[in-house]
Amino acid sequence: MTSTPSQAAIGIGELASRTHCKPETVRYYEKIGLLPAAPRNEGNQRRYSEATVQRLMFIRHARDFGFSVEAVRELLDMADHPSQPCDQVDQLARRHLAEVESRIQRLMVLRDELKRTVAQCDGDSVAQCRIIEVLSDHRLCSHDAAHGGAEALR
Amino acid sequence: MTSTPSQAAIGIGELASRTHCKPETVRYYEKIGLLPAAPRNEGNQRRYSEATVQRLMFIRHARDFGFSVEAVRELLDMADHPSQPCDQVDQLARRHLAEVESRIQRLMVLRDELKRTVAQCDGDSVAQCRIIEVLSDHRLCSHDAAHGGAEALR
DNA sequence: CTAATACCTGTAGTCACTAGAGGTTCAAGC
DNA sequence: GCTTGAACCTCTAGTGACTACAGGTATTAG
Repeated sequence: MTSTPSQAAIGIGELASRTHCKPETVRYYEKIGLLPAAPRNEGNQRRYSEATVQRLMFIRHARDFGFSVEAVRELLDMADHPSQPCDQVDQLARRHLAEVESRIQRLMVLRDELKRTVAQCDGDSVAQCRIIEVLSDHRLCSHDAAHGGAEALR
Repeated sequence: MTSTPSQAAIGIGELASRTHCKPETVRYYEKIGLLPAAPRNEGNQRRYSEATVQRLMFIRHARDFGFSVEAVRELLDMADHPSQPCDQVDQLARRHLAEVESRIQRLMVLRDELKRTVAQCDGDSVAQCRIIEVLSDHRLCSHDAAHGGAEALR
């Protein structure tokens, strides 16, 4: 009669595969405190319960939604306090939505400029290449403000 | 009669301000080889010519277009060989355009899902919060494939 | 001559992981 | 019981494109 915990415990590999991530990522989440330090078996290997599977699914799903790890941390904290009002959750989600929308906007400006530039190149030598020409001289852009592409990609 | 070079040389600060970046960035570009090692004055400070201002403007502009540093390196190399055909430039630009477009697509899927979720929350307690609920259970999403938000943001 | 500013080098931090080295434990087959 | 191979462990370093800081030197204006 070994003392079996009430629910079957799984290893890090199974946890990872069931949540579509890698063992390394699980250990990383533990290290940064998104997941609690897992209990170990006699051989020092992590054992997980169903509750952890659920928590990690929540994390992955929130990340899929594009929330930053810090935002996920807040969301988890909120989810851990179900009796509180959800204004904060709402605000966080709305702020994130606004950021996604602004990113889309900036990317669309960038796309249009890029499209326009590419379309103008008629495939001769680099000396006459419209793309190189536009890159060399910002005045040839339709908008003279920066497109802010590098930041739009973040 | 100090030996003045044919064109006035400027310091790193002025170069930076004229190209809308910071001295740190200029030194970084030199370190990774986008800019050649600058000649120094007697006090070991970098001095730049107009040619470098142009080169750095090209770099910044390409970065604004969202090209990666490695892509910029290739573009610079192509711009340095004006007599060659510009097919490669074209291909690079078209590939980048395609990537920008796919990023926009993925972000739009994400935005719709986020919008839908946020709209469904009627502001009660966390226990009934639709946002938390959706994050807890992927089946509540309209698409059951991952939205791939985190990757879309890269 | 002094004080403020600009510049120098080198290192470490950002974000969210990912990859690898070098070692230990587990599970299955013989 | 023994062996083998997979899975696990810790720790460190790498990614991209900078940014920030510490601790020192050079320049320049007054």
